[in-house]
Order: sequence, then C-alpha cells, then structure tokens
Amino acid sequence: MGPKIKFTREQIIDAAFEIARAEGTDNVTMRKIAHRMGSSVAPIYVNFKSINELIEALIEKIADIGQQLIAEENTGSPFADIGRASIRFAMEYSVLFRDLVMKNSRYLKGYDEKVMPALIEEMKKDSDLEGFSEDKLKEILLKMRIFQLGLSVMAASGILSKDYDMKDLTDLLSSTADDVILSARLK
Amino acid sequence: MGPKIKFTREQIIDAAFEIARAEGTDNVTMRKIAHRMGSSVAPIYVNFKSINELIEALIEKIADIGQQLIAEENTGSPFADIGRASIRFAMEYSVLFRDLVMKNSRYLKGYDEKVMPALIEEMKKDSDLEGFSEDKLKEILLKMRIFQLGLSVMAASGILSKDYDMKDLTDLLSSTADDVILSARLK
DNA sequence: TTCATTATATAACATTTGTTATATAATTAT
DNA sequence: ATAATTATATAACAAATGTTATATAATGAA
Repeated sequence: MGPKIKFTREQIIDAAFEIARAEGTDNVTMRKIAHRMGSSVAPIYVNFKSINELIEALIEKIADIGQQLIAEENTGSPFADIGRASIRFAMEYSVLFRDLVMKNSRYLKGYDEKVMPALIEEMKKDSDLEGFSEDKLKEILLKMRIFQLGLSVMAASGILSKDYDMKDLTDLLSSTADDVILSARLK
Repeated sequence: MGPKIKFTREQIIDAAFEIARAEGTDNVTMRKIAHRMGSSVAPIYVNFKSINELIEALIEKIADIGQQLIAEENTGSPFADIGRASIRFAMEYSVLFRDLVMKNSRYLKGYDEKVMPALIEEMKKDSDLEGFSEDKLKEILLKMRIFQLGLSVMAASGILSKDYDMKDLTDLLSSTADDVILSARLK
C-alpha cells in the first residue's frame, strides 16, 4: 500500500552529515538536504517531525563516528587510543569537532563520565602506572584529558602550524603523558 | 549640522557585545541591537556598512577584553598571567570564548604568534627555567599553551564539574607546568 | 480492474533577517 | 527666520528557512 520508498531515514541523515561536515550543523537546512538527495522536503518530514529532531539524530551520528574512530585505534591501551582518536577526529572532521565542542559539549561530557571509570581500571593494569593511588590516577587522567582536548582544539581550529601532522601530535601527546607520569612518580 | 547624535558607534558595539555575551555572535542581529538601544536600525547603518562590518568590530572588542584581562593579571610572570587570564576569560565570558576559539581562531593564532617571542624572552629570565635551550623552552611553552587551551575550553563548555573554581583551575595549570618543567629538567 | 493508501512534489504561508527607500524632525549656517 | 543638513523612525522589499496544505502518482489489496 503506497509507492516504494525512495528516501530512507538513513539517506537523509547521511545527506545532512555531508552538509554538516562541510558547513557545520548550523547550515544544515531542510531544502539543502532535499536538494542533495534530489528530492523535495516531503520525504524528510515523513521521517522527522522537525528540523530539531533531525539535527538531534545528526549529532548522534557524529558522536557515533567518534566512537568508530576510537574502535579503529586499537593498540591495546585505551588510554592512548582515545587520545589518538580524538586528534584524528579533530583533524579529519574539524568543522564537526568544533560544532561538537562548542554547541554540544554535553555529548563529550556524557561520554567522558561514562568512560572515565573504565579508563581508570585500564590504568590500574598498566605497568607504567603501577603503585599509584586511585586519586593520583584520576589526577593523571584529568590532566591528560585536558591536554588532549587542547591539542584537538588546536588541530581543529588551525591554530597550530600546518606543519604538524598526525604523528607530531600523537608524539606530543605521549611526551606530555610521560611528563605527567614521571612527575607524579617523583612526588 | 543636523540633530544631535543619540546613538554612537561605541554604544552600538556595546549593545552588540551584551547580546553576543548572552547568546553568541551568531545571534546578534540589527533589530536586536536596535531594540536594546531603544532605537531603530537607522543609526546602526550610519555607523556600519553592513552586519559583517559590525560583527568584525565586535570581534575586535571581544579580543580587546581578552587583552584587558591579561593586563589585570599582573604577578610579574607573563607566562602565568596569560594562563590565568585565559581561564578567567573562559569562565566569565564562556559563550564568547567558545565563539572566539571555534569561529575566529585566527585572532588567537595571530595573538599567539605576536606574543610567543616575547614570552620566550620572559622565560629566559625565569630562574625556574635556567639552563634550557631555546628549543626546549619553545617545547615547554607549546605544551603549556595546549594545556591552557584545553583547560579553558573545558571551563567554557561546562565539561568540567561545577565544583572547580578559578583557584582549582589555576592550581591545575601550575601543577602541570611543574610536571612539564621537571620532566624537561631530567632529560 | 478498481480503489484506498501513501511517498513524493509543489506551492504557499509565516517568520526572521539584512537592507534600503522614504518620511520626519532637530540642528545649524545663512 | 529660513533653508539645508542629517540623525532617526518607519515601512517595505528580498532572501532564506521551517512548516503545512494540496496535488500527483505509484503500489498493493479488494
């Protein structure tokens, strides 16, 4: 009963994603999505009640991509993997990264709070971090989250010279991790 | 020759600033500024050719306020002063800070490039930093700029728990500075 | 085959915003 | 005092956008 569906919910989100990736989530409009799909706005309103609902779904997709990047970085140390994934996200999706940090930080916050306890557990198994109290581990993690965020923002905002590539940034990240850990060791 | 001027360029920028402070630069409109001043849009168009020109002037005012905060933090160590000023800016003007970092990072970049050499010179006079090569000083400065940015973004984005106050953040900043310097000392 | 359903297209409407044309009135030069 | 100047107000226009009403046509059920 009814014609075949030509435009799915997923296609709509994908189209929105491509626009957001290039222009930011603020520049995603119903008509732009429709134009990119070669449709009118009608199929969009069948799948989403409003533009807000659509943007909400889009933000979730963006967050999912962040997760996917983390899953791809798999060196066995989740601590370092998340750092690298964050920097990759900031470099490859700089516009979206800025959107996420600037206007949807609740996603970062929520993710942080969800992952932190697991990271602390991972840190306890790390031989480099043996003998530290739980509080000390938390302090180290906090400092590294802060550094990682600063580095990601710099990469996404073009504040850093273009000379820095992915390797330079991850080296900087691990060098600073060493600094923080070494200094904690000596106290 | 003509009626008295009731709305100056400065008043216009001030009104725009208050709107931007609360709602972000994207939400500054001609009509909102006019309404806040109790005028029509006419006086604005006498002083600015377009909304873009006005926003440009607004961004400059925002950057000026950043400068002013730095000037107010005067402990003799520009290195630390800038860090504290950045955090204060992020906390007191969180919406504007995010605007500046995420959409107008060229201002930060330009400021950075202008101030970096002077900061390096200051670092050379710092007794805590005696004996380091110029390259080593640059690395330390870079790491601290990154950490400071991350901390400011966290403060501005509400990613950090509300428990952290200005003192906690500056303590965290100087503790990490110690980490980086100590670690550099040991290499 | 015929008809109900519904995915899609089109077009209209309301709102917001930048911008401009026109009118008004206050001030100053003469 | 009169006239020119101009700061301001008002209103209109155009463009962009979200949203909705209506029309069209494709599909499956009867």
